[in-house]
Amino acid sequence: MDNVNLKRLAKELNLAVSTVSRALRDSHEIGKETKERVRALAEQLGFQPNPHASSLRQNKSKTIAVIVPEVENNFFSQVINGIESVAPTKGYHVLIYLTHEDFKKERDILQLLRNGRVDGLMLSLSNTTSSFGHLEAYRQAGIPIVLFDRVCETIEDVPMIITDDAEMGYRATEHLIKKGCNRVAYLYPAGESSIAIRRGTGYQNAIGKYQPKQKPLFIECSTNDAQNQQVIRKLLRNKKERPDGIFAAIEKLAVNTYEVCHELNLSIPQDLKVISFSNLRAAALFHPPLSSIVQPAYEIGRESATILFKMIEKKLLLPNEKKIILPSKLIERASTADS
Amino acid sequence: MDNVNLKRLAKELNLAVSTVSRALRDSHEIGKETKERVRALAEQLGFQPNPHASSLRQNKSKTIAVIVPEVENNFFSQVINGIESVAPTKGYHVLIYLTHEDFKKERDILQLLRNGRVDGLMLSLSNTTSSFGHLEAYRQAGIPIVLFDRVCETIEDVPMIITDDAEMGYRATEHLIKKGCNRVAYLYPAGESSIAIRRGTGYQNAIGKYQPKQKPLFIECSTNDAQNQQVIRKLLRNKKERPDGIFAAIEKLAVNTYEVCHELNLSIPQDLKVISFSNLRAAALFHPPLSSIVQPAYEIGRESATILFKMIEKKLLLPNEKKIILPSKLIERASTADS
DNA sequence: CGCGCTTACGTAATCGTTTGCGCAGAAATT
DNA sequence: AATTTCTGCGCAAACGATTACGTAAGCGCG
Repeated sequence: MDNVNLKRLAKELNLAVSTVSRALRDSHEIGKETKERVRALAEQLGFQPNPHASSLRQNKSKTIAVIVPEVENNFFSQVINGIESVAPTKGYHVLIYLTHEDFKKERDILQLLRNGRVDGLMLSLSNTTSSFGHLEAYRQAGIPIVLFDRVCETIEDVPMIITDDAEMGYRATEHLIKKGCNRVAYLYPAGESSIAIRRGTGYQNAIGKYQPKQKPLFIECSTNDAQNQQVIRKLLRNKKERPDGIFAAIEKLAVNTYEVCHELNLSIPQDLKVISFSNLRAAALFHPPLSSIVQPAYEIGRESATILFKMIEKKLLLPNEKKIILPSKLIERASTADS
Repeated sequence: MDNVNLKRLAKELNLAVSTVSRALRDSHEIGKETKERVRALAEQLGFQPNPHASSLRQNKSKTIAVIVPEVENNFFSQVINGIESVAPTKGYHVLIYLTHEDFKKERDILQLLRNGRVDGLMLSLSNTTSSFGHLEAYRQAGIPIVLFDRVCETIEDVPMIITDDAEMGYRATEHLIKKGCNRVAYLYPAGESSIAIRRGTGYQNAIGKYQPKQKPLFIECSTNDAQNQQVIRKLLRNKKERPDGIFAAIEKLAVNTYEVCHELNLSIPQDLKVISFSNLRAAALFHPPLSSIVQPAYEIGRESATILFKMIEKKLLLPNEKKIILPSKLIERASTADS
């Protein structure tokens, strides 16, 4: 027996296991001197309580799960960073899972975690998720769950942390129009993603307000770069009806747009102005620098984690903590300069 | 008692707990019919074995840890993605920890995990890590550990997965020289990072070979953007001795270089050619597109995880699995075009 | 002096799962 | 027919930490 556990400590100190346990947890039932002896030996032997035994007994895992569609994405990376800025201070560990935008995986992962492995979870929905039974099951099992960014508005009593997507969609479109665009297209990823819908709503409202005669131009894209380039190519080749402004719901689509523009020798912003949601710092180095709507990703992570821990600690959530909307920023760069 | 556990199943089926357990694990000792009954009820009640009880009993956690300096970095994101492509297929969960380039945090995290919470861990060292006792302790405790990218060459029997940094450092420098650079500077992050050293070695060798009269120009940078810009500004303002080529060890420093060039109205590649290690897809969209050395990040993650699981499964590692060197790619773009 | 109370610790049950061992009855072997 | 071998299942002891409860000594108090 070379593992150092309570039994080992107890034997070496001629104490009962329970005494050692209590001493280490600083119980008032244990004498000061004994506590010192225990602590000293524990320190010396590098004792670390077995987390599985603790978890089993106390029925809590000191672990939360973060489930995101992908991680190769500045937004989600920053969110994770934000979460990680909170979890360790609470003594919590962070499990990470990727759905790869696949509803089945999302459902399976949630199923997998319904057994006490985690005390709570934070989730940003895959864009193929259109039913929410897997969430409902959690709610009923009483496992705290928080949604962020890509949420589901119809489910009750699940806090959500989002950004002002519709507002920023409106402002992005408005920005393009004020810079002289007469025909703004909205590029968005196919699927059920709540953000694409909210951003599209803002887009539509802005068109409705400033160019009521225009028919909104919703361009559905996919997750495949080649396909997206094809779609964008077709859009921009159409001489007569070519848009002169593009509002991309996600960074990836702005990148695709840039790629096609280079290919077709269209210059931004003269021939086409582009703005996009993006958390990429290097967007400022693009040719030309990309006007961006930057989401407070780190804060989303922090807020989400903070709310989740409140729930885990059974604190009551204030009404305004059930739906938190954090403001994004519009950063104007050369891709939407006057031409 | 509304939790569904073995006891509950056993009671409802009039069986012993052990029988139920064995039935679910498909033991040959259990009759076919009984197995069916058990499985049916388990399915119906949505039974999920308690992972803490299992872990406690079997002394394994079905969990690995990934410890990286940061996550807001395409390289590490891709590595995590690669790891995640393996772990679930082995039934494993992935804990993530960030050191934020802080040795103390790294040490504390490793300390925290020495209690059975994980069956193994994958680590990329912080750049402030210069002693390795915390790793040694793991090796002695017999917990499998794999190093990737930022490794430590002096520790024995810890497999490492790295890229051909010195070789690519050489080729990057060579590339700049062949494109006409007469004075190439090497920008690298301060600290102990093994990659910065290996890349620098390649740089030095190339200078030694092609421009033996030149003194290598090692420019030490930090993690602070403003400071780095200051350093680079100073470097580039020096009219007489201004370098005409920059090889950046990490993406961040290439970004800083671009920023300063914009500021000083230096044009790339005419006034200065730039090449950098970078896994940023959008590097192709920079102004001008950034010549990059792209590391096989996803594969590094996959390989590391594969090796780790071999160790966890107590399989013997082949000699060539103890140090795996994966090739990077040099992608030539406009930032190093002939001027 | 006897009663209760506090202090400081020990005993043992518990969390849920796994697994060595035991033990019937049935089947197969001699 | 007597013995061995399976087959199928139950009993109970782990794993390591936590905690309700028990208990002995020491103390104050009437």
